[in-house]
Amino acid sequence: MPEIPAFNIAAVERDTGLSKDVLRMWERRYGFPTPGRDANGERSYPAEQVEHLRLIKRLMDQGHRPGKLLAASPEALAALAPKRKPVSDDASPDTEALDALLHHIRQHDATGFQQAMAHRLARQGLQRFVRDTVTELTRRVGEAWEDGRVEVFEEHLYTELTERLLRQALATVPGGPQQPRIILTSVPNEEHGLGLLMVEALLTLEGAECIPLGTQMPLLDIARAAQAHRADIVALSFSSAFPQRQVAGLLSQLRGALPPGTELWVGGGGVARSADSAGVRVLHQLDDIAAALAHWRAGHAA
Amino acid sequence: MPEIPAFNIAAVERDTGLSKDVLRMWERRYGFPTPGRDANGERSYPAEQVEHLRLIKRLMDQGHRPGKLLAASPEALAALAPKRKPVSDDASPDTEALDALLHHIRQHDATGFQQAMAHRLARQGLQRFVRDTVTELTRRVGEAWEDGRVEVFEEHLYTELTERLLRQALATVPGGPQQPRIILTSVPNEEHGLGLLMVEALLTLEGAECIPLGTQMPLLDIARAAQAHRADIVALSFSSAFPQRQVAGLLSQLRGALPPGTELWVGGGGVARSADSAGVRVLHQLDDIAAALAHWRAGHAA
DNA sequence: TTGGTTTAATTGTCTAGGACAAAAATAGAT
DNA sequence: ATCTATTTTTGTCCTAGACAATTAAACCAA
Repeated sequence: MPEIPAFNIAAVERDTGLSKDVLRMWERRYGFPTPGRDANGERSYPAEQVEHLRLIKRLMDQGHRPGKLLAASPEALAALAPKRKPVSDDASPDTEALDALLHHIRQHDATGFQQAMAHRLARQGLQRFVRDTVTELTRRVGEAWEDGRVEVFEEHLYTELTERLLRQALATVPGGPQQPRIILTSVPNEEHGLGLLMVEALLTLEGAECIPLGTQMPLLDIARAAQAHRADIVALSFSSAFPQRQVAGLLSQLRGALPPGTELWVGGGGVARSADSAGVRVLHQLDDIAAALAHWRAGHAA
Repeated sequence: MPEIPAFNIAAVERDTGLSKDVLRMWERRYGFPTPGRDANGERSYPAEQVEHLRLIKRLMDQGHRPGKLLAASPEALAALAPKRKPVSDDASPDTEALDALLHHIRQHDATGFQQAMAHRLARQGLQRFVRDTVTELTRRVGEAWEDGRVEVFEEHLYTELTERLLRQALATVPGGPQQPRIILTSVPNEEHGLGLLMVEALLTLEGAECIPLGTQMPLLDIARAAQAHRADIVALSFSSAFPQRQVAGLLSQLRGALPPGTELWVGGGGVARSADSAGVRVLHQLDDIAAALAHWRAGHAA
């Protein structure tokens, strides 16, 4: 194992996702981490502690509390059971096929995964593929990551390959000017684009015109884009990793900046348990999309 | 114009890219911005000042200095000339065709842009398309954004559509297990993926095996991915927007974490003027790729 | 004038600890 | 056991100072 240079606090923030404020506060309050100091008196974290912080972050995403995690010994942490909110596991579709797909990812077999996915897409058609396969697979990858059964780079590989497949499939669906016109994007610090692509696929199949603007658009630019493209709807995606406490303020801010006639739809794991707020339509599941679209069309029968 | 709720400091950081520390420091030092205070005594920025801060940030990216910008009146700012480092504008290829492509973006004509680009790709072939058209177009879009001639959402549209086209073109190039095996990714906070895609296209055409891991991989995960995939090379992309001061430390950290036999290649506008450091190969232009690949192969003739 | 070196100004990031509101857990009451 | 009230936990924001790294200015030599 090579010698890894020590991390300064900015590098730890980058690699763990824990803000500098939180890192300093934990040190003060719980006595961990315990960085050394460099020649300038600034914190210097050994790689080992950065790893430990990443483990803690992962366990927090599962629902554990920092107070317990930071007090516990490293051994105790490893033994922690996944503390997950119960998921309705009613309909268990062909579990075996999904397991086989995941197996390719675990083996780092990009080619095999792509072939298997392409095969499944051809058999199911785009709509069922998105609603059943990709949704379920993404959920499982997320869970496996939280449990430490899948590495970050394996999840990234899954995401990248699946996005490619979806984009490719989308290119074959005829687009052209249609109604309604829907802008698809996400807010800054929300980098997950797979959900957006899934939504785009379903919307395009339903005959809407999608304007994909990628991820991470500043709010004021979203508002300008809506105006410039004369969009009927702006659709945002929030992953479950997005800081919950920011969502509400963000949405009211965007709602205020958007032209009044433009609808604002939001979806994804980050808003799953949010209630509807004024002027914002929360889509709790992918299946809500068709209904929402029908509702819009009913109200805009030109 | 609707009433936009005021921004708290976290929202301003999100939308401007200026850190909270910088926002407070500017206020203290230069007397701008001048946020109000909410009921809790916390800063509350009117939308108008957020806009102004974004203008300042853009001008800074052009090379202007904060001290001047923050002292100047809004009118004076608007009159500032683009202060760009001279670009060797020797070979001016078919300027007209590129202008036509850009025109589609300015008109928000996604369909027209896609068709024109696809047409050009078919005529030039993937290699020339990447090296001439996409490179030059991306440079122009970047410049136009810095000059305020292109909105953020227009740049995002350009990026998204071009990425789609490249991915689609890439899918038609046969992959399979080849040599060398190259991991393509970027570090956290580096979200620009278009450069990676261009590199991937060129490398794949040269017969290398690319493992695309998307953007924003924590350093320790890059190292693990290199090991798990038995990669020969890790290639990183840095856009010119990436904070220069972080690059050096970051590379030495990654170099230390990577297996010794794995090469580390970096490229993009963010490292264009960096010198080579120990164990890191800097590719200053896309054209360097073929040579670097040949060099690697010469040293690994198995 | 041009080119290189030293000095001075500028600017971002780090540090310290305090305060408080929102969220979560516990206790208490129906 | 379900609902409400209280207590604990936890993240973010605050002020204000220090310093190193970068950039500009001044200086001198050719």
